Amino acid sequence: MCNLYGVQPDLALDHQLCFALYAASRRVQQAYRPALDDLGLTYPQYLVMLALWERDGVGVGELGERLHLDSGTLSPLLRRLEQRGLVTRRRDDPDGRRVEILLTPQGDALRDRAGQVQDCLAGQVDLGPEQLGALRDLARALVNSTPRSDGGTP
Amino acid sequence: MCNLYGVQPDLALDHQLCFALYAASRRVQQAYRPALDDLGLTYPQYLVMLALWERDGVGVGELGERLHLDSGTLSPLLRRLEQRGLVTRRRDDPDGRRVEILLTPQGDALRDRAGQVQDCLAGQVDLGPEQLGALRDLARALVNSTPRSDGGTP
DNA sequence: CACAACTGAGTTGCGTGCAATCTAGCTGGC
DNA sequence: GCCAGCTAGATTGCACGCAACTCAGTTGTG
Repeated sequence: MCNLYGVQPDLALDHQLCFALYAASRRVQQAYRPALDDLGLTYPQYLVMLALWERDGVGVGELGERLHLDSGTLSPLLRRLEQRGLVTRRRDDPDGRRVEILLTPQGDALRDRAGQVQDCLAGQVDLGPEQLGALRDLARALVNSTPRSDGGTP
Repeated sequence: MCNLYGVQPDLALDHQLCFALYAASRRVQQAYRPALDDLGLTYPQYLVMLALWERDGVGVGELGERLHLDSGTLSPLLRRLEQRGLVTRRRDDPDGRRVEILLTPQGDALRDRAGQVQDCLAGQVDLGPEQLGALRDLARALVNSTPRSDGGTP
C-alpha cells in the first residue's frame, strides 16, 4: 500500500480495484444482454430509458448529468432511440438551443416489459441481495466522490 | 412508481446496481486518466500491461482469459502497444497459430513508473481503504459468478 | 496420407465514451 | 441595436467491447 521507488506496491492484476470494477461492470452488461436483446436495446440505451421513465421532457444536458454522460455520447444514442420510435426530440422551446427529449407512446409502453430485465440478473449472479445492495451503495458512493476536476500527479 | 403487472421492482435509475457499477467503473477510469496520460496509455492498455508485468510470454487467448476480453478487443490493442514499442508479437512457436506476447525492455521499464498511477486514485476517491477493499472483493465475486453462458428469460 | 473438425488470431461492423471542435442561439455591456 | 462572450447540442476522431466472420494452422479419424 506504500510505494517509494524501491517498494513495489502490489501491481498484481487481481488486487486492483480498477480491474475488479471494470470487469464487474462488463460482467453485468453481459448478464443483461439477453433480456435487452428482446427489447432491442443496448445497455446504455436501457439506462437512458430508465432515466426517461423516471422523468422525461428534459434536455440533453440534464439527462447527461443524471447519467454522467456528455452530449458526444448522448446525441448519437438519442438519434438511434428516435429512429426506433421510442423518443422524440423537440427544438421549439423558448430557448432555441435546448432540445427536449420526450417519450413516445411506444417508448412509454416499453416500460411494462422492462421489469423482466432486472429479473435476468438475479438468475445469473452468485451474490445475495445483501451483498448486491452493499456493492451498489459502495459503487454509488464512489461515483459521487470528487466529481471530474483536475487530476493528480502535478 | 408502480405499474400494473402487480409488483413493480423499482425501476428508478439510482437504485439499479447496473447503473451504479457502470458509473463507478467510468468514474475510476476518469480518476486514472491524468496519470495514464503521462504514461501514454489508455485504461485498457494499462490493464493489459498490468497483466503482462505479472506474467508475459503468453498467448492472446490466455491474456484474454485473465482480462475477460476476446481477440476482437485484444488484437488491435496489442498492435498499438507493439507500435509504441512496449510489446512484441512472435509467431514461431511449435504451434504456428499461437502468438506470444512479450514485453520489450521499454515495456518492462514502464513498470517502474506505474506505481504512481495507483496513488492517483487515493487522492480522488472519498472511500476509505476498508470500503475500497470491500468493493473490490464484491466486484471480484461478481465477475467470477456464473461465467458467460446462455442468458435468462427462457 | 487425406480430410473433416477444431482452434487461435485477426478482421469487420456497430455502438458506445470522451476529448476537441463546431454551430446556432442566447445574454450582457455599451 | 450591436457585438463579444457564453451556452446547449451536434459533429469528428480515436479507442475500446463484442458479435460475427475469415483465415491459417493443428488434430483426430479413417
